[in-house]
Amino acid sequence: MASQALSTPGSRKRIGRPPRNGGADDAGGIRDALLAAATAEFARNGFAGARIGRLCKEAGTTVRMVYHYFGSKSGLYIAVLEEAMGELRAAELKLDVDDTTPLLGLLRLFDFIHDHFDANPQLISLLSTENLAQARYLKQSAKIPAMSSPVPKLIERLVRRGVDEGTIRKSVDPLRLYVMMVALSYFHLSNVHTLSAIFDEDLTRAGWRRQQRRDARAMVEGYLRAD
Amino acid sequence: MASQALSTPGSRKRIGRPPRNGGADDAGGIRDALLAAATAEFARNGFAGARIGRLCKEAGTTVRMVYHYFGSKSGLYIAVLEEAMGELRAAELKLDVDDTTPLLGLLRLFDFIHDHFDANPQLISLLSTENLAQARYLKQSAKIPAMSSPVPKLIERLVRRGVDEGTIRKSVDPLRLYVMMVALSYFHLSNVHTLSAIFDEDLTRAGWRRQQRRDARAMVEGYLRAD
Amino acid sequence: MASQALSTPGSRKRIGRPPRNGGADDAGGIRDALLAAATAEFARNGFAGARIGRLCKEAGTTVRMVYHYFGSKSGLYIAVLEEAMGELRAAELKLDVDDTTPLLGLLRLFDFIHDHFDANPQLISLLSTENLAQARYLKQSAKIPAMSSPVPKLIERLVRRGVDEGTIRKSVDPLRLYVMMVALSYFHLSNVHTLSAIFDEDLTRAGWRRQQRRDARAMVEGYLRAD
Amino acid sequence: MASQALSTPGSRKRIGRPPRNGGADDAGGIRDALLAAATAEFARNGFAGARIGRLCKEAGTTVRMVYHYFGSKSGLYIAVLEEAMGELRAAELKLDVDDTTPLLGLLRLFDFIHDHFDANPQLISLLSTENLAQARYLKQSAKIPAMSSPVPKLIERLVRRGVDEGTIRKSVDPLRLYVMMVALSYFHLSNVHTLSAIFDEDLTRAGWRRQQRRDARAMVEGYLRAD
DNA sequence: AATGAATGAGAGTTCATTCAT
DNA sequence: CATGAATGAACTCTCATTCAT
Repeated sequence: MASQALSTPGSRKRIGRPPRNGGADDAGGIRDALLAAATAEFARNGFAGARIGRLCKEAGTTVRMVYHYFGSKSGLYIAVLEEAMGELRAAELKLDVDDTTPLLGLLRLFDFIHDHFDANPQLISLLSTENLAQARYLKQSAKIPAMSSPVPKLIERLVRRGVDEGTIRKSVDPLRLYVMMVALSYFHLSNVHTLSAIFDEDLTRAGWRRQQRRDARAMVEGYLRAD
Repeated sequence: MASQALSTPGSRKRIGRPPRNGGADDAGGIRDALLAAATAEFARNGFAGARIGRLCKEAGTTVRMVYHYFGSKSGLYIAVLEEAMGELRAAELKLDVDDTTPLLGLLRLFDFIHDHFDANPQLISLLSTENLAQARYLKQSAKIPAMSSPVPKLIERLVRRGVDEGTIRKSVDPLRLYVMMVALSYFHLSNVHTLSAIFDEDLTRAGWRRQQRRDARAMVEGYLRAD
Repeated sequence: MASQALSTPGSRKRIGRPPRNGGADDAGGIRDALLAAATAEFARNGFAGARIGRLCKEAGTTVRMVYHYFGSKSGLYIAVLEEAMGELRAAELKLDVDDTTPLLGLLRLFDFIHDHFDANPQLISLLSTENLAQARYLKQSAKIPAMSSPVPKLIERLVRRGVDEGTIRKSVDPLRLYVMMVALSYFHLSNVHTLSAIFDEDLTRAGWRRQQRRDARAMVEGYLRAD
Repeated sequence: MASQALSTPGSRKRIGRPPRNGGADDAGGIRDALLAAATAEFARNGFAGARIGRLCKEAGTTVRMVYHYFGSKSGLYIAVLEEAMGELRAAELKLDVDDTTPLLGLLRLFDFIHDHFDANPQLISLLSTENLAQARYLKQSAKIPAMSSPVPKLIERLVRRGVDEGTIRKSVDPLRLYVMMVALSYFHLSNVHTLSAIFDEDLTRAGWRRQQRRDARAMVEGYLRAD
């Protein structure tokens, strides 16, 4: 029922000829073009600041199509959120950290997280927007709760192995470690504009980001290592 | 406030017509009431989502007063931002970390940062909002750039002392350390709603926050300590 | 209905795919289901207020079918009107008032009219709707003008007999009498909602309606009787 | 509270200079111009069929003003209803029927009712519209329930006097008589379009209406007179 | 310093309908 | 006979803002 409310007409099996429209992809992808433009628009302006008209112009379609495919502005926004989260989860599912030492495995996890957020600034904006909205929309999604991150479980396994070996410190809580890893991968990007403005230094520079990564990684490593 | 200081304490003499409700106290308090209500409104809804009408009702004034005192929605928003940042800076200025060891001093800095964000959720929302807007409004403020945090300088001094003593690791960049300290004090709060929803665990609980603080502090300490 | 007459009674053999719900029975019943749902929808909401989508959901079909069978919203509405008027005319055609005295015959006519409107509230709503539209749609119908009521002619015959006998008052105009009879059978139903609300008395009650009928009948009788 | 919800901003005391606008009256009557145009628009098209844009063009203002003065389409509609009903009640309040015989008094009441509806076709359309909506809007008005017709009470007094004198028939129910009087004054007008179309005779003609009035009056008189 | 009235511009949404098979 | 996809046109309503005192 919930899933029906959230599925959008025409989301599956795209049949028939492609629309003549030039903005949208040739592969019949009005829906896809809308989703891509909406991702950018919501990431750039938040939910309330996003303009359906603007994003439709960008997608090369009409406003009407948003209602055809997604039912409402919130419906479109939720679809955007689901897609962004889906990509993260899909990438996480490919992680394999059992072929190495616990410490290296945990650091590989950190590297993955750090790289993913670094490569996906829109995901960061979307998540920040959603938190400003107190997760109102995420809670309406049937899909997202069903795809919580596998990473805490991965962490748990590695930590157990490491503790048994004596290489990892005791009493590491998997979820809290995950949250700290994300914090060190996310905050300097999510808040880059105020930080850069206030400290009069451009934190978007590749050099700054590379050094931040090295420092953050060192911090995680120092925390994990058994003394 | 200024006008209150001039009136006899406790006199409660009303100048002009009495306010319609409890929002705006005393004459001249309209501006303050507006600022307080706006802080809550912008924090809760972001810039585009905030409604001038709503915040005025909350403040017990009319919309017209916003234009009278602040000129525009952005003007009001910038005033809110300046006030919130001003409070943080004022508190930072009171910090004294020269009476202890470098390590303890740095940890005291971390504690301060962590406590301040923990106690000021609206500041977090405001900063996130401002980053979503790419610091557009902050850049329009004349005051904020003039009050960049003294903390990196404090860090720098402590680190230098610690490195000289041999108690603090070498090559700690003050700004990057500051950013990491804030990350570990901010992210679990700024993103608490999505995190709680996705992992089905209430991260707003006092217990969770206490443990997060302990872990984050340990992480910072591990990083700083010279091996 | 026609198709059902051809199938073996009770065979329930389905032609084509089974309907999705209980709205449209049997193959070919789509048109009928649509007509029934549309009658209710137009009666309840007027022409402009009626929603094609809503009535299709009720009928268990898709919006597209309305265009398939009726061409347009107006086409469907006209069909509804024709059906409702057709039923009234068909019933009127069965009337036989020649086997009694003129006065009793005229009162039997009144009883028929009163009962028919009492039993067909949707007809009342439809006629009121149509008058609000200044009979715009009725005038587009080819059928309705061809089926004007036989009742005025019946009245005329009875009145003539009655006047000749000396039992019915002179100078009774058949059409005007018909209109008054309908007025006394229609208005208390067509305006029941405002009347009930304004006079704070429930005029939909069976008791009220029974007494109204008795009074109205007495009024008609008093009018007709030669002094 | 209810009355506050229904009162509209600026409805009272019109101060300040008249707007430059040419369509609306000079007396600062944007609100009045809107009300007049809305009366015509709602009468002609019903609630759902009425177009705010159309009525504003007619009133020489912008759509925005409807929301300024009336808050919503329903708010405007309710104001229209209140005004139309108010006029009827105001006229009824001026009735004096105590200076004549009961029968003549009752017939004077009928004449008044008949004349009022004859002179106010928009009131008829508005009431029919409201009944189609099942009195949904009338029930939201605080004013209308407070101004139920004084006529039934007038009828009651006259009937009592007439019965005492022996000139009026016994057991006449005041409300039912009132409803029948209105029926005979209303139906031939409310349903004039379908009637004219179906019977191919123009019932809007002055002659037809005059004769209808005479017949209806005779019917009421025949009903009232004690045999 | 303080205010009530008026407003331009554009937002999201819904409607009946047609295209193409 | 039956249908899913696509759509143009308009709708009601809300927003921040300015006028005039």
